[in-house]
Amino acid sequence: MSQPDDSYHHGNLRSALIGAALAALEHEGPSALSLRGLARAVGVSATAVYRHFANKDDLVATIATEGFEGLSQDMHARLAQEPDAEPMRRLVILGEGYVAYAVAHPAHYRLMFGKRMVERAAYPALAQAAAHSYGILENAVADAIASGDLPAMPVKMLSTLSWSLVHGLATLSNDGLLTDNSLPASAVLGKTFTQLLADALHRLAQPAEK
Amino acid sequence: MSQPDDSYHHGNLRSALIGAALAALEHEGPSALSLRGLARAVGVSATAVYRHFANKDDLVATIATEGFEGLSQDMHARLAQEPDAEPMRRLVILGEGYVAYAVAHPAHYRLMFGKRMVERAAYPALAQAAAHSYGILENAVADAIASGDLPAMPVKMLSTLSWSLVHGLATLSNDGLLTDNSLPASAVLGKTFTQLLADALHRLAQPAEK
DNA sequence: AGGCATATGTTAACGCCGTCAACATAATCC
DNA sequence: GGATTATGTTGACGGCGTTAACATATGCCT
Repeated sequence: MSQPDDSYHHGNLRSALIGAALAALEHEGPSALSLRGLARAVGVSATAVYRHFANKDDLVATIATEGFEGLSQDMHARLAQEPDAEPMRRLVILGEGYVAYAVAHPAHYRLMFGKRMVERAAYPALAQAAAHSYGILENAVADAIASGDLPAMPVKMLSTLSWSLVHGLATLSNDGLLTDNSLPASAVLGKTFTQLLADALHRLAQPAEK
Repeated sequence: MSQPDDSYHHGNLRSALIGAALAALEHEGPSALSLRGLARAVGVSATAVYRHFANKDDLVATIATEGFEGLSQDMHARLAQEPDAEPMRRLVILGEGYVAYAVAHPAHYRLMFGKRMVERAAYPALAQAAAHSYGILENAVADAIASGDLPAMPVKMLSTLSWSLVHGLATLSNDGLLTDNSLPASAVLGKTFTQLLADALHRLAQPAEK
């Protein structure tokens, strides 16, 4: 999309700023993100940022959008690795992948969910990227319902249930609240929980074959 | 605990500040919380705050601690309303109550989970209050495992699973990401999801009576 | 009661931040 | 080649968290 080569004044400032922001996010955390700091890191004056982003929210929204796009790509790639997977297997792949992505990019993930709906509505690209990521999950849930592997409940209901589980796990892990030594790594928990929920709901979908 | 009457200089500044902070949180959101703003709202000079809180993090930690204490009280109160509830019923009460509390105090809830583990470790009262809230859940899960209503898995595992689900739901709801019109209110979702997970796990705990 | 230590609050100042206005310079287009 | 546009700079404003130095009230000790 954006050509990453430098050609004019000071190089491609826009992508340089995004890169610096991502680096700062992973190293310092989201609260340490400042436009002035980014400009300093890139070796440019503070107000130069405003030639490429309307304001700080715009920058944050851009980075969050990229986060959702990366998440979607990651999900598609994981699904593509098992092209013949059954609906329930695909659900487990998605849940495991979601948590893995979140814990691999904790600050980025936090940024993706750190803003309110109102702000999201002000950035259509962000809203669309988030909706696309969610759509991947919803499709998989719909397939699993259609195949009878999940209970015959509203798609949105079961999708939201699944999303809540993996999002909650990802958030708790990234916030450092799952430090108990008896617990496995969060990426493993992502797989375990997803598989467990899938099994449990699958059992619930069977007609109580007594 | 803290006597709310005024007696000396300017009244009980500490609790006045906490009150103003809670009001600002609900009305303006967590990002609008500023020490100078609080001081202004209470009618005191900016630096007076530092006679009662070491810094902004200290204020935030105090408020977060109160949030966890309120959550624990709420949970206990709900449980006390059905003293004879079975283990699984108590789990559902807790899950429903957790989400209800979170959506009733969105900004406060966000503050409770907005800080990192490192900061949490620096505020023992906060860590303890959070641990106590979690302990209520863990006890209920342990009882349900002991009674055979939940699968015989590690307590921490199933507790974390349950926590992830309700925390994820609460977070998504508070961040305005569950706006689909076909979905019921988040408080209702809290009950539905908790009940569904309980039923599914309960079924999984039964020895596949074919 | 008097006096002193302590608790509480104030003013002034520092450096950081996001953002705007005005100005400068490079790239591009007719 | 000159005008238009894109990009970057300097300077300034108000707001923020925080510190230092100073002021005043409270309450304890003898």
